[in-house]
Amino acid sequence: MKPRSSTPAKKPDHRTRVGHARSERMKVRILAAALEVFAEKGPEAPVVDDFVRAAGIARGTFYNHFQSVEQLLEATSVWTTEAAVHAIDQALRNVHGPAVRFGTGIRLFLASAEANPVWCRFVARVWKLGQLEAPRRDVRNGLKQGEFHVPGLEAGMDVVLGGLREALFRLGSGEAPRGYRDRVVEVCLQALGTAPDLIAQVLAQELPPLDRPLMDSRREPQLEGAVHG
Amino acid sequence: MKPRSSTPAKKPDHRTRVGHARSERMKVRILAAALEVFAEKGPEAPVVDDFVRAAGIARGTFYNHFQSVEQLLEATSVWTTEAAVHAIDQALRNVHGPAVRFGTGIRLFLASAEANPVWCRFVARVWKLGQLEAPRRDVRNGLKQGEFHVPGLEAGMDVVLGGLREALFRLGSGEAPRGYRDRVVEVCLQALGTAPDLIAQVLAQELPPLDRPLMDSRREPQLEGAVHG
Amino acid sequence: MKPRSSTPAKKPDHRTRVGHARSERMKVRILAAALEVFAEKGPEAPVVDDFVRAAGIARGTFYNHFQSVEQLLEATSVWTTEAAVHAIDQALRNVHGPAVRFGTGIRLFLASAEANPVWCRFVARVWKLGQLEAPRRDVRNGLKQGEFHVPGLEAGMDVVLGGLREALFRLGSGEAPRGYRDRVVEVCLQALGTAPDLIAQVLAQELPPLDRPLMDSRREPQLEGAVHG
Amino acid sequence: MKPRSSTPAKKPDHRTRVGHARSERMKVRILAAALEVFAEKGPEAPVVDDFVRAAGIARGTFYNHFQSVEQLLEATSVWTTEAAVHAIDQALRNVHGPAVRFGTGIRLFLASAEANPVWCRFVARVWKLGQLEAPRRDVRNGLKQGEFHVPGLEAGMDVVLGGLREALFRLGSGEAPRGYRDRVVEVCLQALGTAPDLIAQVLAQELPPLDRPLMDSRREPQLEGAVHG
DNA sequence: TATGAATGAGAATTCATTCAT
DNA sequence: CATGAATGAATTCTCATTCAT
Repeated sequence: MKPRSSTPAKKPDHRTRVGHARSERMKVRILAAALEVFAEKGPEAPVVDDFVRAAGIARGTFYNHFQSVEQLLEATSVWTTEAAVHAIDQALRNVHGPAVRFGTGIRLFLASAEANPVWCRFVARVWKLGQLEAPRRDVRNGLKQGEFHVPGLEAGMDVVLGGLREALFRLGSGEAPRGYRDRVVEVCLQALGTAPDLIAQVLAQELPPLDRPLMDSRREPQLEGAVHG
Repeated sequence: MKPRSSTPAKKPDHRTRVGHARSERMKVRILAAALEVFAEKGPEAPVVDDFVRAAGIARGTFYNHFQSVEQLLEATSVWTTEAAVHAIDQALRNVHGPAVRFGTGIRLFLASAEANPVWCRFVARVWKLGQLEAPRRDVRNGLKQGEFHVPGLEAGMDVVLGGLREALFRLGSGEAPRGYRDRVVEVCLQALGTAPDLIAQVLAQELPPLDRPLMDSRREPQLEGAVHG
Repeated sequence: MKPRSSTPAKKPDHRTRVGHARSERMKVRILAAALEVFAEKGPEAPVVDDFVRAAGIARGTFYNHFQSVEQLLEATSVWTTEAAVHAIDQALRNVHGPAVRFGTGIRLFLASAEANPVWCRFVARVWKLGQLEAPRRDVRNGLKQGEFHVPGLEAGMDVVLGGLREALFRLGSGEAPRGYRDRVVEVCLQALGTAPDLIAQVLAQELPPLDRPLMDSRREPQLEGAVHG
Repeated sequence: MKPRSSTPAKKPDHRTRVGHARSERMKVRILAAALEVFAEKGPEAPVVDDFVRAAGIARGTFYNHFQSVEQLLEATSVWTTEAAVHAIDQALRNVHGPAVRFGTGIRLFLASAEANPVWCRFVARVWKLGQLEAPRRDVRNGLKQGEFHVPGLEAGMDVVLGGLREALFRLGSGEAPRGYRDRVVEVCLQALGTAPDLIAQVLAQELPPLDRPLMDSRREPQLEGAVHG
């Protein structure tokens, strides 16, 4: 186990390192396939073989990386969530004011969904939106600072997040009318009791760019670091 | 179809009639069991055995009444939907004005959910809310008559219905704060751009009574007729 | 579940009774097949398919009756043990004196093994001889009454029972020389320090008959009652 | 084959020699691990991974040294057998008379088992005792010379060897009573019809020492040469 | 029509073995 | 020779469905 006589012990064994890297790539490959499968069939229906086929791997390889479909679902969820949260966070770096931040955040979110239907369907069916901290923080701040007016944080968040999920379903189905995205944003802000001019201001903003499109789904994604076993 | 206790009618063969009635009772028994099972496990996870166990019947009996889990899901969905739509329709018989009708409707809807957590969870997980016609009609009328202001019917309906589903999940989980129900109604109306005083008016109304609580879940329910062969 | 209106409630439902009987027969069929399979391959090697093939049943049928190979092993062991113990007990009904009882008991035991090689190999590979109470009781009595002389019950039992198992292996392999059976009995009694004339007496006895040969292995066996779920 | 520490011999290529020695060490490491694994789980249950884990090696390394679990079992068996047979042979170098040799031999054998429970369990579960030549020779001689009296060599050997295996199981389980070892020896000699004073003589002997404890189980063992390629 | 045992296709999981590094 | 990821055949186990009673 410890470097024997010969090698100067630079790295903890070349073969091991190579193996890890290969393994990591395979993991990402499975995750990318899983994204599509879950997006198509939802979180419960898929069977191991679906991922095996989608990823072009052997049955056993699946189990070398994930112990069950459920665990793969969780991993895919975390993988996508971390990437998206990070990307949107970055894009909002210079955006200030709770309503504007929140509004712009969900505009970016829905824009990503529009740009990538697979990702969109996955998020619609799998993500637990209620666990996202950033939007909740924005709404809480907005209430404190008087930009939002709802009779209870929970009720407000639930309606808005549930509404967003429904919107994702429509976007993912390809049946969204023109301008649907920003209309949803408008209704959401309205739900939170945002003043009309503030809403207008949000929608007038040019959308700050995301570093890269969220999940290209067949490209090595942005957050390799996030998957480190 | 509706020979209650009384007259033996014209004797269209006694055994046949008795058989039908018994069969109908068995069907309802399975539906009631299915309601609980789907509420607990969602629409995809349950297996035939779950229903067999919950209804206390034999394997084969299941297939005498339903051809598959999927069909049972559909039947249970229709069964509950018709009952609820009918009951709420009745209760709204004398309620007028789109906003008031819509607001009172969802108040009744959420009240039913609060009163029966099993039904609530079933509806949250299974119903396709978008297919309900009554609320959509109210919203359309509200827009036409200027009581609602949203930049698009679809966006408005999606947010409100998605929000309601999310609210059902919370109600079904038993973690809803006091007053949650009407707060959700308020946020929904706000989302539709309803004037504050109109919102207040909706919430001030005394809730009209439903004929009977929707689904007692372990009683023979109101809509025997709804279960078409 | 309770007898409804009609039937006079004679028996708890004809269909149920018929089902149980059929099920019981199938169970015995599987047990008989298992006896052969375990005898041939030992307790660990067999896979479910071996039993399925040997019993001529479907994969699923196996699991309708046993939850695992391990449980089947246990059931087969209990099934055979109860039958044999009961049969030998009966045969020894009128045999008295610890040494004679013990000696005659193992003569009967080895005779059954000789008569049925499959049963023999099963017993050799699977039975936990140490758990049999009857022989241990005889040995204990023999020590108390001075017919046996060993420096410790455990040591004596271990050698004799281990020796018997080894003898079963030889008998089961078909390589036992003529007269092997009673020679083993003689050595065993000698091991226990039995007096030579007492040993001679045991071997001189005519072997009392067993009610029926232990396990005909493809006949419905004697102890249906023993298998009642 | 046996180049210990000392002379570099005639330089048959340094790397080759070093390689061989290293390979031999790895082989022994696997054998030692296998001893424990087989002792714990028996000869059938273990899977390659059990050895890989126990030996702290990689999957592939296993196959560089053994072709299958079965072959490893055989190798481990031979390895342990040769060591033990050789050691006991040596210890009996100056012991004479069939009964005394045989009795002392099994005393040494059981003493080794007592001293090393892992080895004991391995031997109990894996060894084919019937194939050992030395004890069989002693018994045959004892019969010829009138020190033993059994009605057949096979019957006598079977009972004694089966009895010894059973004794190993007890010793390996840690549930042997005090003095168990020599009591088993006594019963075995009794089984062979040894005269009481001869038995007493055997048990009175001081046990000759073994060169080294059989299998230290986590030390490089005595018989490197025994592991033929 | 109700029953529940039997069936077998299919899904999950394990594991021996190979092979590029 | 050591490594460990990938492979896929073998095995376990589940479950929808059929059918004789």
